[in-house]
Amino acid sequence: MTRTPLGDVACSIARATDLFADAWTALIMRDVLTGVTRFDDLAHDLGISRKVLAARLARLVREDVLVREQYQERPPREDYRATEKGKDLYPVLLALMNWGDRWYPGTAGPPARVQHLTCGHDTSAVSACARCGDPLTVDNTTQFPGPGGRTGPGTRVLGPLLASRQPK
Amino acid sequence: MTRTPLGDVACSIARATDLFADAWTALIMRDVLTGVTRFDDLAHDLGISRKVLAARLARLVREDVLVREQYQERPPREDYRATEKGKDLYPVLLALMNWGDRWYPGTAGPPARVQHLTCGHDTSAVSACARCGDPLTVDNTTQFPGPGGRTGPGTRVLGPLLASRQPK
DNA sequence: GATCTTAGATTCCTTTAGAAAACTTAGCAT
DNA sequence: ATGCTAAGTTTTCTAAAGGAATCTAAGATC
Repeated sequence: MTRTPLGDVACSIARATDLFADAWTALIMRDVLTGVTRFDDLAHDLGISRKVLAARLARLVREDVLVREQYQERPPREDYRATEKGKDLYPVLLALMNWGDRWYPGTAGPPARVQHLTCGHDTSAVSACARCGDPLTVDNTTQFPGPGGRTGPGTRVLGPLLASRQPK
Repeated sequence: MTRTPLGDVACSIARATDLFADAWTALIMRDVLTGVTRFDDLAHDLGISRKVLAARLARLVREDVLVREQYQERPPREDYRATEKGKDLYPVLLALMNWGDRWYPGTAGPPARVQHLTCGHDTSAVSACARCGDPLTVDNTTQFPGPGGRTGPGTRVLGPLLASRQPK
């Protein structure tokens, strides 16, 4: 398919989606983070072909998102656990889940509930400002090029991140 | 490639990634939400082939994530704007951006800054509990099947969403 | 020693995504 | 009338993604 390599582009979204944006990776991470960590369990649960699953897991291990870990000694068996980098993908999954819940509601309500152990309630995730805690939306934020943006020779630039363009 | 259709599965993440999980959609949405709304601008900015761009835009319009809108009368020209459903993808982009910033930092720092107009500060997004406002992480949450989970005949079930499985 | 389990690797095959580049269409502009 | 611009279509070509099924290997179990 000769996918344009996006990992080296000056955009964190591109870097992130380069790993994350395929049909299976998000679902594998959801499973691993909720306790489905073994090869055969993942294969059955997702209905993914074993070949593709092996390829995805290998890439996630290479990228340090997952680690193989022995879960029993005899016979030696290994499963996949999320690293800190992997656990840190949880907000992305929560955001996707929220969006799916909101815009593709099933007939019977959301397919899963998230319980916040700290406060004890069923909840959902909101994207909050790290400074003031209020929700972050398209309309109350602006994006500017940061220090790592559009600099350096050979760094391809994606996205002007400009304010709305006026019609001529 | 015969991608397994995931849109009809009992999992909001699957429903969301079914639309969102390809190499370009996230980047197109980032561009549109930050003001790059015209076909040629998108094509040049992303370095995407025009054919693929047209296909993606058509799908996003079909899914009611974008709308074509006339931005000038003579000659009639149209661009793409985010619907509310499209704007609601912003938290997903912020989460991806955060993760990319954290785990694939460039040499010079993050490529983009997000300014929260409400409080005036440069900021980043945290995934906060809608109830208590504290951060939501893998370790302080549990997932349970919700009302729409694993029900109904013909509804394929993805993911047991079970608590951690013990070794035998 | 035969079979079962788990975690893959391998082989074969088809589909299609995607790049690149040229073509199209409508309305202005000169 | 000729050219320009914007927004796509169309065509050709290749690489690779994915499914399905079989094969392997190491230990366990009977």
